Amino acid sequence: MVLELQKRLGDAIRAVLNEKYGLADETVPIETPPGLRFGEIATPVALQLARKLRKAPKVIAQEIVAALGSVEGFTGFEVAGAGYINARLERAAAVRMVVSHPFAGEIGERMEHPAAAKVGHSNFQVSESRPGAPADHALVEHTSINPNKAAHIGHLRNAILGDTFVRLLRAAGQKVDVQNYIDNTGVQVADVVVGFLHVEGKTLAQVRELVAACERRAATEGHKAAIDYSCWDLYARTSQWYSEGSEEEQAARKKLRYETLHAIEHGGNETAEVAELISTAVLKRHLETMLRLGIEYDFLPRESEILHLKFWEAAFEQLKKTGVLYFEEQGKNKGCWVMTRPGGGDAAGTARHAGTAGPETGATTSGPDEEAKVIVRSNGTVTYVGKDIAYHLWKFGLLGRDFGYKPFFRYSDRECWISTTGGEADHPHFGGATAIYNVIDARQADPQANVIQALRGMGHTAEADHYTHFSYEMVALTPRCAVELGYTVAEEDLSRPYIEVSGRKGFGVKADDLIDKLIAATRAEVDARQTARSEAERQKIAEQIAIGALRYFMLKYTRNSVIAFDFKDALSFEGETGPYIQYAVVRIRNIFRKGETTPEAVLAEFAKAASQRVSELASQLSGEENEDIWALWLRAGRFSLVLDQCIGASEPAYLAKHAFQLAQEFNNFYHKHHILTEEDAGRKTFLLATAAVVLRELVKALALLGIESPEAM
RNA sequence: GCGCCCGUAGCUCAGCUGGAUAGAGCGACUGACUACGAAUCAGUAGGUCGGGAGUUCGAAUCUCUCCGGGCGCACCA
Repeated sequence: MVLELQKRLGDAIRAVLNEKYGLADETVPIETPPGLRFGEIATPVALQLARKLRKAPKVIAQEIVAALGSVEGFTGFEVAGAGYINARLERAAAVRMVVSHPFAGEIGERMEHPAAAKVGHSNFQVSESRPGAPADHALVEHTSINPNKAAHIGHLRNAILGDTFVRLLRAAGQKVDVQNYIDNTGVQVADVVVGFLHVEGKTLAQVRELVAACERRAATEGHKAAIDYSCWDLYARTSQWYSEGSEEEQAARKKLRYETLHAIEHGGNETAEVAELISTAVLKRHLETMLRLGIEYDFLPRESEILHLKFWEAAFEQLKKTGVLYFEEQGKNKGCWVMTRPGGGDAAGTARHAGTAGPETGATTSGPDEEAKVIVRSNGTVTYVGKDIAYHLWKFGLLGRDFGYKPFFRYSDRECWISTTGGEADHPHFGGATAIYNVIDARQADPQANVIQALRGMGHTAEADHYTHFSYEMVALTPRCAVELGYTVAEEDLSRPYIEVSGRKGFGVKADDLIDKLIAATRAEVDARQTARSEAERQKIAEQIAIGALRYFMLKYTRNSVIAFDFKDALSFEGETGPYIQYAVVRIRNIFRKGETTPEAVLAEFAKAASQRVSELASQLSGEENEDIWALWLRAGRFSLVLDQCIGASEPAYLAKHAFQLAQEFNNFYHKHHILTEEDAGRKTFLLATAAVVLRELVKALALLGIESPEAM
């Protein structure tokens, strides 16, 4: 509702500016005033035009208001302060808009509350041709945990951010493929393989037996017995092992490490088979962990297939042909195929390599570019960035090759596919997206920029423009938390604000451990409150609250703020938390339960009354004593605006904030107005309708955040 | 050395892309359960928005410069 009216006002003012001052395409900033006494929507447009028009802002504002006349949905405009134009909404009309504009269809289908799903399928459109609006087929890549150890809290932030963003895009009507990239042939997997084969001295058969045994034990004893947990420790031990012993021993171990890595990359040997066993088993565990949070994937592209299906070879040809890569003949990168870096590329450099000159004559004019990024080493092997370029060409459907596909993991209603060399003949199509979002932490900004640079250099500018590095800062531990967990913290680290999590050192909080801890805490609380409910019911509620707390915790921070993790904050269920919002939902449901009616019945009745008795509704929304109720409706009507901002800024935290504020204003309302004892029938319906709309909006917002709305708590 | 991010209340963070009186949560202190559940609400205290300069009618927000903190800058993956 608010978004629509903002656009309407903006259009009306633009028309005035065009007509009255001959200003075409002037941007009209629209904002929300600091308080309702300034109206509901405001614009400082007159202030910004003051210089251009050489007039006092106040005068301009008055002229605009006079020329505006009346605009549908608004009762009037006034000039305030230095030259603001404040607009006042026709409140009754706005309320009716909120009631009748409930959901984008897809969101409705995802609601678990039947009332919410049925309320309405209007032709509600969220993002209409906004400039820079995301394209129709998006590909979001997130999670991407090396399959050699258990997931930790840093991975949780990645997955929760990514999953939430997927929900937001889908709510806005986009087709989205969700990918989880698996680096199953990297050093991290190699290290665990070295651990099994050389530190522990196991054979392939023994590893196979161990993986099977872990699976059996995990089924009865829980995930602490699972393979990803044992790998967590083994990985840390192996990392330690490399730096132990005499110099000769260390050198031999390093050598072993790279031989193992190369054997895995090459494939078709026992070492590669061990790697395959481990990485597949650990990957399954990751998918299970993420499923606990409601996170699912469509496709799991693996590094092994990128290698075996020769993605790089195809990309290399294109990169050479377009002049993005050139062969360096002198300097420190002699014998390598290199690419000009995004930052360091001066105009001359770009022209030199991307232009007419072939690779042979490339590096002659001004000496070797020492800052260039090596893509193919002098020994002929390709670097990580090179493989990443190939993979991203595939994502945009520009590579001319495809993966093989086979089903890998079964969700309740569908299959998650994985890459393979052969694969099924009949499979869904992935890749060929028009916009991609890579959820990768901020430390990888440079490599990401390199890939974008390559795309741009190859002439794929549209693709480069729709390549978003969805960057976020890491989750670190507070020194106190690290000590609490029993890690030895160096003296100088104790005074630091946070300490980085490290899988290599086995230093961090495992995802499943945290989830377990949260469930245990919520379970204790639920057991104390819900004595009449069954064991299974209480467990379900506890899980919903625990996941709500965790997801909200990871989403309330904006992306580029480092989260200094602390159990005290993460295990909090009061104040700005997921459970706070869930509690507001439960309260509203209780009102309807006790009042023996339903939100949809109330809204239907209210909608009818509102269209018949407009003046009554108007009076219920006016006056000092009703300001808070009007504010609540106004907040409820902001959803599409917030969704728009979330997608535009790739920032799910805005929606988290919105949900919290709505719940907060509702709680205030709840204490002030006692609904069920209200004697005036019309007033009671109005109050119930207010609660119903807030319920609908809260459930919707929570669902987009991946948080369930419990029936009780 | 170069690049990116951060610095806002005791603590953890917002601040709608330059606007009106800088806001929340936690913690502290006061109050509110015989009414729809107190995982709640109302209130009080707490800020030279790291320092300085500049641009502007107007700066927490943009520019420059210091100070403090973090992270990247390999023919590793």
